[in-house]
Amino acid sequence: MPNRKIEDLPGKTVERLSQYRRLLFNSLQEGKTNIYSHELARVTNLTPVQVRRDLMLIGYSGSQSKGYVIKDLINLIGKIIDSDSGQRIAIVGMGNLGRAITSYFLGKREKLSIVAAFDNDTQKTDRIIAGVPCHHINKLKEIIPAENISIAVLTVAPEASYEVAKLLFEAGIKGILNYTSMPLTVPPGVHLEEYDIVTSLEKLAFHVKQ
Amino acid sequence: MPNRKIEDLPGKTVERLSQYRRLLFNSLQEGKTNIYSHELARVTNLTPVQVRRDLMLIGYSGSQSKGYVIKDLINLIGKIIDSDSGQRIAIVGMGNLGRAITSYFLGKREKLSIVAAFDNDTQKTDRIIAGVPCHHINKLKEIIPAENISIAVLTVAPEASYEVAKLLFEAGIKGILNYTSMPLTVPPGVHLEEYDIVTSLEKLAFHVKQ
DNA sequence: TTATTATTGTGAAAAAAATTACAACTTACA
DNA sequence: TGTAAGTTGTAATTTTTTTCACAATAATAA
Repeated sequence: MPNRKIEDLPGKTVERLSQYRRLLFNSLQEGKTNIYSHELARVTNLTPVQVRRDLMLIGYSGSQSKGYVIKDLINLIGKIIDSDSGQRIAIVGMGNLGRAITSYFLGKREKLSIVAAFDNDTQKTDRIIAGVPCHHINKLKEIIPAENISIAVLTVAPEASYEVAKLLFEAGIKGILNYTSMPLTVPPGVHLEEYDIVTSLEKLAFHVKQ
Repeated sequence: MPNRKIEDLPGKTVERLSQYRRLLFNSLQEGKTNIYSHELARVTNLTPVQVRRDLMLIGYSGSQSKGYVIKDLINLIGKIIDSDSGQRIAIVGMGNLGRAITSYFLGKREKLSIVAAFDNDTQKTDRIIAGVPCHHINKLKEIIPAENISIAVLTVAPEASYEVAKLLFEAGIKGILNYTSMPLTVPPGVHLEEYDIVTSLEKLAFHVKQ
């Protein structure tokens, strides 16, 4: 493949790049400047070949003696994953999970920021929760475009999920990370990532059982 | 493959089975008794063939006219995924995320139950949080075997993750679902599932950017 | 200088997963 | 009765992802 484009990097590779970068930050903080593929592989539970292949796909070259230059690699991964201007995120549903994600995430990434939250409980709206202004959900269609929010994290109750998703589409959202137990179908042009805790636990339980 | 064994079902199939069951419960509640592969496929964003293939792998047969019998299929998936005696789970780290998962999960599955939580903050220990008794983490090695807990959900701060994981191994844990941003390496015989919210968001952001 | 060792980069093979193609069956109804 | 429509089950193929195998290169030490 002489001319593989960045935009069709394998999805798995994108996930791993994010993981690499996280670990590279750690190594940098420990004072390291260079790292070998087998070191990255050990800590990620991957194989050195897979690490090298991923880096090959993004066109990064290391040196046979010193391995990869951590700083350069972090920058390159940033160029690929991050968008120049940064992307703005909303949390929709400020229950336990919504608050957990918000406080967990806050300040973790320069180019991704949670800038708004929404809920339908007036106890929670019109104030700052976990560092983020929480609005009533009936302002969603107005605030999403006004705040230039492109990504929503959906953490509402499952019963509300379709209805709220519809609002998000109408508001012009571009990506949804769905933590609801209801799978969504999204219109063309909207990206979707789903995750369900129960499924993860059941998968793990299945393997443990064997 | 004339004799594919249940224990080496593809990982992806196991995940989808869990998903199917969730949706089958919904359909059952709506009063349906039968379902076609294309109906299951639509709501899961999969193809009908993939649904049929998954069901073929677990040896379930439907009828050409009525599709699949929801109740039977739920039971069969249960036989495959669940363990007869049930499996017991501990939440380790009762911060925002730990509490969110606990309350989200509580009572969702008959054969999987969260029976204990651990934390190192004495404000939280020796009382019931989100319906589950929370113990001090220094009792972990004693309680895990005593309570016959085989699976742990790791939701501690990243700095503590290796140390706590070590405790869990020593306590004889069989599976870990790691929500910490630090990837773990587990001893042989222990199963590991990792999930990182930031990685999911970054992956989504990458696709949105394109 | 010449082995020896350790590393990267990558073509080729293998394995895993998804899709296509279609035979076989069931029902409805002309 | 026969035929059209709609469904399941699965072999075969294609696509995607991972792993293997090894050439090329650099550093080190004999």
